[in-house]
Amino acid sequence: MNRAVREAFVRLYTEGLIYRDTRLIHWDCEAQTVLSNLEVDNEPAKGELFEFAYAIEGGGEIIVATTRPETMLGDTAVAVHPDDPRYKPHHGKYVTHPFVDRRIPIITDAELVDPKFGTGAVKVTPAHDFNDFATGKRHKLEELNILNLDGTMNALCGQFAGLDRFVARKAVKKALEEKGLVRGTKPHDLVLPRSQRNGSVVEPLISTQWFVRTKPLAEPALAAVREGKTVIIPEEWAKTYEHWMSNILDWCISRQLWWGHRIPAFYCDACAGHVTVTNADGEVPCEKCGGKTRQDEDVLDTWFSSGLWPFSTLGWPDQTDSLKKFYPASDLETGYDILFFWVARMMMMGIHFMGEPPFKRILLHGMVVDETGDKMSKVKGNVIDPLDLIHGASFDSVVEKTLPGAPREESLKKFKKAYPSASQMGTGFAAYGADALRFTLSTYSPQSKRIPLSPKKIEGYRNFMNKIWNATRFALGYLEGARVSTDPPTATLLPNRWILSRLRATTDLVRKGIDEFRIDDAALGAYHFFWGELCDWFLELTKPIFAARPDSPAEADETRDVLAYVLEASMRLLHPMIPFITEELWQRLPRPESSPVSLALAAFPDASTGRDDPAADRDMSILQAVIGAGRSIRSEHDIHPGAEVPLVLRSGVPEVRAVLTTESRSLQFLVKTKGAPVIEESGGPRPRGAVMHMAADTEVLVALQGLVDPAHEAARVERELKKVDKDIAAIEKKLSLPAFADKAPPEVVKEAKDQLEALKRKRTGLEDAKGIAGELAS
RNA sequence: GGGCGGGUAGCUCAGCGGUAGAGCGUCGGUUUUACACACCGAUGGUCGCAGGUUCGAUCCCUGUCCCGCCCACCA
Repeated sequence: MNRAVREAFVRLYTEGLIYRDTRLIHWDCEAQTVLSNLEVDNEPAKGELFEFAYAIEGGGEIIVATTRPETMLGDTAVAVHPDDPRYKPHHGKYVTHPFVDRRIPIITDAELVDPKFGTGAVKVTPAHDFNDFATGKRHKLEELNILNLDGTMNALCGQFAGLDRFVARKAVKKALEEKGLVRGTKPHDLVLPRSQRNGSVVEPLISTQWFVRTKPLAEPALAAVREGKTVIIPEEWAKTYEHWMSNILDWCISRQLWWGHRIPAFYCDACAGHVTVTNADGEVPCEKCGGKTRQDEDVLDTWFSSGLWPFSTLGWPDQTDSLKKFYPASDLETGYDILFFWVARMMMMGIHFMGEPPFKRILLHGMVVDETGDKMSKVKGNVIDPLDLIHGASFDSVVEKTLPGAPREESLKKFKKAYPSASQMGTGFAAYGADALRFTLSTYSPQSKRIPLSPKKIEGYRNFMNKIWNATRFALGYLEGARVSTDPPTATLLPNRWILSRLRATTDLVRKGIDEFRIDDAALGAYHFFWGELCDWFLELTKPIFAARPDSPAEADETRDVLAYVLEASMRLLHPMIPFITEELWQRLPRPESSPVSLALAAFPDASTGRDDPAADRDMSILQAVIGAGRSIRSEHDIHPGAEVPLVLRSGVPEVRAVLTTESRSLQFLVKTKGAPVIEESGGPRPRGAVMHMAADTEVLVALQGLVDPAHEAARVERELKKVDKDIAAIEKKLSLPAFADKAPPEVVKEAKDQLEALKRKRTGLEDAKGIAGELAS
């Protein structure tokens, strides 16, 4: 690593892309090191605009405004706008400094001065302000550094020397006051630059540092993304990348810290400080005189070496096999907050040293924040250790970890404010497990900048883990003797055909989600399949089939094999999101003979998994709708869940009657009917005193004579009729517009017509239901 | 000051041209022999506001109001 860093430095230096220069930099007075502009946070603050007067030689005064009075000790000019009539008489004159022996010129500068701001006259401190520095360069002003590296005033400051900068600010104001030069103070909003390391106010300071010339490196990095050689996902970030790369400033890479890679630059005192830059080990002789040298004390910015990571980790600068094989990498997955710090630098360095970008795709995910969306930080008391969510922890211990020794009550208050859902969860986190946490994180949309960690959500997915466990445990009781191969088993029964079809569709969906980095789609698709389809419907439908094994063993065998196959494939499907539980269960499940020893090594389900069956999908949706209607009737009329009810199903569609007849046993079990449901063609005489729902072109009738409040039922039907009428009106209106039939695609028009027909049939049924409801009373 | 993103059910968020979805929550019911960390049923939305394009807009365009983030040297 060290070798790679030195090699990179020397090459960039030789190519003229690294240079040493004296310029204004960001200085952290507390850590006593230079910072790059990325390491400085600008924070809004309330301050004041302080006005004081400089006496003009030959009489009069000129008033300047400043937010940092102490910097007047380093003033080397007063600038006014060239066209400002107020100051025209003073052009070319000098003012005298009240505290130090210095004549200061009044200069004109249209770039620096906004005549409308403050007094229209600006004090110029080239050594301590970025604007003033540029102005100083334009006017060849003297750059007077007035600060020591620890933030105290230096010897140039006369009576103020040795004072801390903030103490000096007050002292200067007081001294000006005593001299009668203060002209006013008003509140002023300003932006304070603060160090990301320690929060201290950063001072602009003149200093000699090492820089990377970034423009030549940024251009190819920019081009790589523009040309699609590297794709940034989500693509919104490409714009941010573009913007930053296009406006990039030279990168200050030296740091005055004691940890880090030392800069491989060696100075020769004999040759007036001549610099030898080399990657040689040991004593480095001066390249000019061969004499002794001393190495630069500074170290490199940590992101300099990190920028080399895609190839330095593979053995670079040696042409290793790994380097040939693994560079460039396919995907980088990281948080968006280090897009500039790390990703951009890897792109620049990678392209420069390796000739091509280090990644094909860059996926940027959001930052994990607290439930209210705030960044986790110790001061906010909203930090959660992921291990506490995995293993469980009391809230007391969670806050103690974040704010050791702080008053418990106050810490808990902060914590509960940051995690509203946790405050309703008792006294701590249960042990949700690594799978639940992992699955939860995978359900957040990657487009979101924030991942608000919600304990309640993790709890919900912990329940899913539990569901997987229980469902499999239940199934294992029926899987004795199951035959599982890599091909889907033969299926003749509707539930079996249907679940294989759903497995097929879900496999596509999950694969697509993973391929497109929509892990949330993959995770939620698999969740819905397993819980909403496999558990809620398929497992329930297998129960009557297994129960009927003595009468029809072939059907039970088929179902057993399908169940085994679907579960085995489901484990493989869920494994990327839920590695531990699926491995454990998979080991217990019957699986194909060719399977490897571990699920982690097994093939991910592909297009050969499951079997498309549109007819089964359609028939199943009929069955589900009818069962749903039956259950609704039961629930709405407070039928005890244990009670069996007589069920009559009437439909004018032969195909529907066929499905319902075949699935008679399913209907009996899931609606809990008294005997097999009666299935007949609509139009004949209706049973008296029944409640009727319309579902899937079927009249679902439950005879409840005497058990139901007729008014209540009539109101329900009335409500539904109203809704259907509204829908019918909307579609009829649409169809009546000539423009719709003319311009809309034919399939859309047909769909609307079909919908209208279905609604009309439903309406007829509801009219009947109204009549039936009337009979309930009698 | 510049740039980017967002405002959809009580909450957190998906959807982004063909009559609105999930989880959590809420309400009612159930110890139905995998699971009460469960099951069944129900409730819930003028898709920020105003215009425009279109046969049709939550989805596209313009304007507007809020919210968040990033970048930036106004004394």
